[in-house]
Amino acid sequence: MGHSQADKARSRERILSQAAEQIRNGGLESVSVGKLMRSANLTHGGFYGHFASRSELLAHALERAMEEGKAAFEANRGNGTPDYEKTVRSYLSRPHRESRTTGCAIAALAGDVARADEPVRETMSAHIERFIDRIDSALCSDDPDLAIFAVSAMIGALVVSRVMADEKRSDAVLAAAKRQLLAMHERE
Amino acid sequence: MGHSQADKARSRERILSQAAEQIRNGGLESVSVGKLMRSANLTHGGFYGHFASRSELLAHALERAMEEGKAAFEANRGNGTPDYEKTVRSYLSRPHRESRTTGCAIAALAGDVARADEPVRETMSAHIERFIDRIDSALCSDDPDLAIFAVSAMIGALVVSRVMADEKRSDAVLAAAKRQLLAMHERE
DNA sequence: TGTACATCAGTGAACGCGCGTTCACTGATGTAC
DNA sequence: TGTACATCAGTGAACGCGCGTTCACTGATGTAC
Repeated sequence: MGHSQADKARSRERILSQAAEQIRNGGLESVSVGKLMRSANLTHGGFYGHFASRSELLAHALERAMEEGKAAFEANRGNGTPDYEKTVRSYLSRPHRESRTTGCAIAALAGDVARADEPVRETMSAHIERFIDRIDSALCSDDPDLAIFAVSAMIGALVVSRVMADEKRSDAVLAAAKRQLLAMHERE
Repeated sequence: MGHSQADKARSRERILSQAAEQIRNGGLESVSVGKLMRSANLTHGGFYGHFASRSELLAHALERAMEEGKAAFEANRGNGTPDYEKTVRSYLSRPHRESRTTGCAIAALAGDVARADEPVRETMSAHIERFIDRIDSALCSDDPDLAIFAVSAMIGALVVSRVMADEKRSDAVLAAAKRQLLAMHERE
C-alpha cells in the first residue's frame, strides 16, 4: 500500500466519488463509514484522516454529486450555448431515469435534502438556481417563470417516472412531460 | 392501562398514525420501533403484537400516509366533482409547503420510494395514478398527457420549493408553477 | 549521493450506543358454567 | 348474577449486530545534513 501525499489525494478522491455515487443510489443516510471505506479499498480507521466526521463527508459528497450532474448537463450544449430542446430530451430520457446513481443529483436527493438543515438545503438551492439560469438563457424568453417551471416539471417528472412500477406508465410520464415542455418552448 | 380488544385497536391506530406522520417528516428509514412505540405511549416489546416486523409496519404506514393525502385532496372538491383550479392552488400553497408532516405523501416520499423495491413502488404508483385520474376528469381535456404533466409538475414544484433555502425564491417556485398550470388549463 | 530521523497515511482493536427482535412474565379482559 | 379460568395486550430485560468515533501502532515517505 502507498503512503505518499499523492496516494492520500487519490484515496480522498476515491472515497468522495464512491460516496457521491452511494448517496444518489441509497439516499444521504445510506452511507456508512465502514462500508464506504471498504468500497474505497481502505479500512474504516483511516476515514478520519480525510474528513472530520461522517456529516462533513456527506456535505462534500452532496456537492460532488451535484457537480457531476452539472457536468452531464454541460455535455448537452452545442458549442457553448445551452440547448433547451436537447436538455429536456436528455433529462427526460429512459437512460437518465435508469441511471439514478450517476444522473442528476437534484432529482435523486431533493426529497432527502428537503428534510435536511439549512446549510445542506442552501447547497442544493444554489445548484437548482444555476440549473434555472441555464434553462432561462436557453429559452430566450422574457418570462423568468418559464425556466423555474420547466426545471420543477423536469425534476418532478423524472422522480415520478422512477416511482412508477409499470414501465409503460413510467415511459408515459417522461413522454408527456417532454411533449408539454417542448410545446411550451414553441409557443414562445 | 387498558388491555381490551378495543384498546388494542386504538393502540394500533395510534402506532400507525404516528408512523404515517414520522415517515413524511423524516423519510421511510427515520422510523425506529423503540421511538415509535414511545411516541404512541407504549413500550417497544408490544410492537410485535401489532406488526410482524418493522418493514411490514412501513408498508402500512406508507399506505396510511397516502390515504391521508388523498383525504386532503378530496376536501378540495366542490360538491362531488374535483376542481382543477382549487387543487392546483391548494397543492402549491405555502401552507402545504410548510406541512410536510401532514401533507401529500407522494411529494414527501417519492424520492425514498424511487429507491425502494417493487411492492413499495407499486403502492405509491397506484396512488399517483389515482391522482392523475382525478386531475384528468377535472381538466375535461381530450389529451391525457395534460393530467400526467400537471401532476408531475405539481409534485416537482412542491419538492423543489421545500429545498429552496431562500423563502422568496421558494415562493417564486410555487407561484411560477401555479401560474403556468392555471394558464395551461385556460388554453384548453 | 547517502544516511538518520520526523512525519504521517493507513491499520485494526476497542469504546459506547441504539437498533430490530425475542421471550418470560403480569394482570386485566372476557368467557364458560 | 357470581365464580373460575383461559386468553392475550402490554411490559421490560436480554440477545446479537452494525454504527460513528478514538487511538496506539506500523512502516513507507520525504526531508535535513
